[in-house]
Order: sequence, then structure tokens, then C-alpha cells
Amino acid sequence: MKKGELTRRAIIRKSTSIFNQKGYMTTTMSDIIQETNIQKGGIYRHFKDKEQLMVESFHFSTEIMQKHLLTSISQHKHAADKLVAFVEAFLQLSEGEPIAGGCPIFNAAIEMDDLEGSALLPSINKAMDMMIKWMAKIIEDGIRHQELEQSLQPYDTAIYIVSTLEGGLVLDRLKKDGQITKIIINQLRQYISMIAIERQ
Amino acid sequence: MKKGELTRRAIIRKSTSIFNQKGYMTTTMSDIIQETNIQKGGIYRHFKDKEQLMVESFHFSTEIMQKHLLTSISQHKHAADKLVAFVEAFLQLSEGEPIAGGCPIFNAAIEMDDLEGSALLPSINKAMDMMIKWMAKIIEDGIRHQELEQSLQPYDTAIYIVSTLEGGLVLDRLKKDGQITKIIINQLRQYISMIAIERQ
DNA sequence: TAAGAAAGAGACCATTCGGTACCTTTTGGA
DNA sequence: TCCAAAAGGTACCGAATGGTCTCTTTCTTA
Repeated sequence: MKKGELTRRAIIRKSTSIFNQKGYMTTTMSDIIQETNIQKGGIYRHFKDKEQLMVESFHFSTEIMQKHLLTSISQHKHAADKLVAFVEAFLQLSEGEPIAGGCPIFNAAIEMDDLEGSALLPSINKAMDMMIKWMAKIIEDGIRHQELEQSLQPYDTAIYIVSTLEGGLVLDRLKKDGQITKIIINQLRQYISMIAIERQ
Repeated sequence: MKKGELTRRAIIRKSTSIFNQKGYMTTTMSDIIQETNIQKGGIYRHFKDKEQLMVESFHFSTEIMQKHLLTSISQHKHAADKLVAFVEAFLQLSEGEPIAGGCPIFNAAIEMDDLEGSALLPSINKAMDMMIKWMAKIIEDGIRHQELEQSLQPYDTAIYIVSTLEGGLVLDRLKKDGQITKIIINQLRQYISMIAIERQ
């Protein structure tokens, strides 16, 4: 592989880490320079502008996310267990694994106000949609297999759970005691057990 | 009243509106100038810096909020009804009443990343805490009066509901279709009816 | 190994931001 | 009514940002 391509990937990898911890808009090109040890000329040779770097970094981080989520979910059969696994994957994420700074989709979503007009916004939207649809699919299958309450609306319920997780992230960042996430996960477990059909 | 004091209040009132719609960090002093039709010198005579203006504006907006919330809640007796009223007040808020841009506490909370080190951060924290405690109080009273499930943990449940509302706001901003808030409110109504003790 | 191409360094630039200095205008009380 | 104080306008400043330009260094391949 050519040297340039290696450098390019290194920039993306390191940028992804900073972006996800510090935020896309808050992170400056100087931050990237410091972290990568590559000067401006070197970076701008590989990326048209900061926006392109943001988009490619976000894409890179969502790929890591998806693998992480899929692995967690696929280890369970029952829909309620899948949902709990989904939810708990975020607790794990907030502890820095497999990507420092927590769920990149949630992190990016919080920034949407600052990203008006940015090419990153559609990417965030798409990633969030994908996550909601995954969850809706789990719920839908669960209803069909008599594992979840028949009256549930899959899409609405998915939105509800994702909203709770996202809001929990906001509160967790605001209050720094690190208790919020645990409370949210615990409450969501209770909620999920409420919408699950009793098993024998 | 002196002219200066009138001007000062007008600046706060108009700034509050912009801040709450556009965000505290995103809003520039130029925006304030344009909205108020008062030049820089005029504004900086009344406020030490942008931060002071942000803090006073936020305080102003939370006062409006509190009145709005108290009015909504106090119209009901049963804890479950109070909770629903609480939740629905945000739907109304997101439609621009009584303050354009939706719940100022939730809006400000989303910005916390950009406000590192700002004097606004403690204010937001305090306001959010107050809101959570209000809700926890409602739940606590509801439990005592046999209106809500005895197994509920008031503080955790309050965090859970507030998180869901906050997360719903994020998703609503991300997807602009305006459906999210309605879905969230609807789902929360169902949740609240699940934790309420049946009435005859 | 030599020469052209690729990659990178670093000085520089335009813009925008919050904020200040200083001057002019308006206000309001004796 | 007068005049000092309050209020407001405007040009300017320094810092930080994303981005460009040009020169040098390092690959890479014929």
C-alpha cells in the first residue's frame, strides 16, 4: 500500500477518537495536528476540508459501532433479551469500549444544532435511522413470535427507547457523577420486562 | 423607571428568544445587535460580557418555564394526571408556547458540550435538578397516596422520564418532521398508566 | 540509481468572534 | 433651562479559526 493511503487512514483513525470525545465542531484542525503529528499541509493533501474529514471519521466510527451492536444482540434469541443487550451495549460504550467517548451516533446527534448546513447532518440522520430501524425490527419479530406484548407499535417503541438512551446521555454529561447511565439502563430493563410476555 | 433599566430588560427579553432558538454558543453578539437594534456599545454598557447576558437570559427563561409548568401541574389532583400534565407541557412548549424554541432547560442542556467552563453550566445544572426534583416529589406523593406503584423509586423514575423527554427533543431536532415529540408523549402516557394503580 | 511524482512542512491569509476605547447624543434632576 | 451623568454609536483590536500557497523532503518505479 502507498504511504499516502496509510497516512490517510491514520488521520481518520486518530481524528475519529478526538471528534467522538470532544465533538466535531469543538475539535479544531490544530487539535488534529497535535494528535496526528502531521502538519496542516499534510492533512489538507488528503482531505478537501474539515467537513470531509468529519464525514469520513463519522462513517468510520459508525462501522465500529454496528459491529459492536450486532455482536451483542446476536448472542440472544428472545426479543426481550436482545433489547436488553442493545441497551446494555450503550452502558459498555459509555465506558469507552470499543470506541472512546461513547456511542458516536448519540454524540453526533447532540451536536446537530451546530451542524446546520453541514454534510455531516444527513449522515447522522441516516445512522440514527438505521439504529431505530434495527430496534424496531427486533420488536416486530418479538411480537410475531409472541415474545412481546401484541399491542406494541414497533417503530414508536423503538423511538421511545432510543430517546431515553439519548436523553440519558445528555443528563450524564451534564451531571458528571456517572450514575445517570446506570439508572437509565436499570429503568429500561424494568420497562422491557413490562412489555415482555411472561415466559415459563 | 430609568431608560437604561428599560433597555436592559428589552435586551434580555429579546436575547432570551434568540438564545433559546439558536443556542447560546451559536448566537453571536451580532445576532443580538440585529435583533435588538442596539449597537455594541449600548449592549456592553449593560452587560459585562456575553456570558453575563447568557446567564441572565437563561434565568429569565427558566422563570417563564416554572410558571408554565406549575400552572399545568396544579390543575390536577392525582399523581398520574400530574405526571401526564408535566409531560404534555413539553409538547405545548415545543410548539412555541409560552416561549419560542421549546423548553429552555432542555435546550441549554443539549449545549453543555460547548459550555465547558462557562458560568452558564452551573445554572443549567441547577435548573435541571430542580425539574427532576419536582417530578420526583410528584411521584413520591403519588406513592404515599396509593396512586402509584409502591415499588417505584421516585428519583430514578423522574430521571427516566426526564431523559426520555430530553432525548425526544434531540431526535425531534434531528428529524424535522415534528412527529417524534408526539410519539414520545404518547409512549410516556402509556408508561405512566402502567405505573399508576388502577382507580375505580 | 536517477528523476519525476507524491507527500509533507510551515508561513501566510481572510474572516469572524468577543470585547474595548472613545466620542456623541440623550436624559432627567436641581 | 442647564449641565453633568447616563446611554448609545462606531471604529478598532487581538485572538482563533479554517484554509491556501509554495517550497522541501521523501517515496517509488522505470
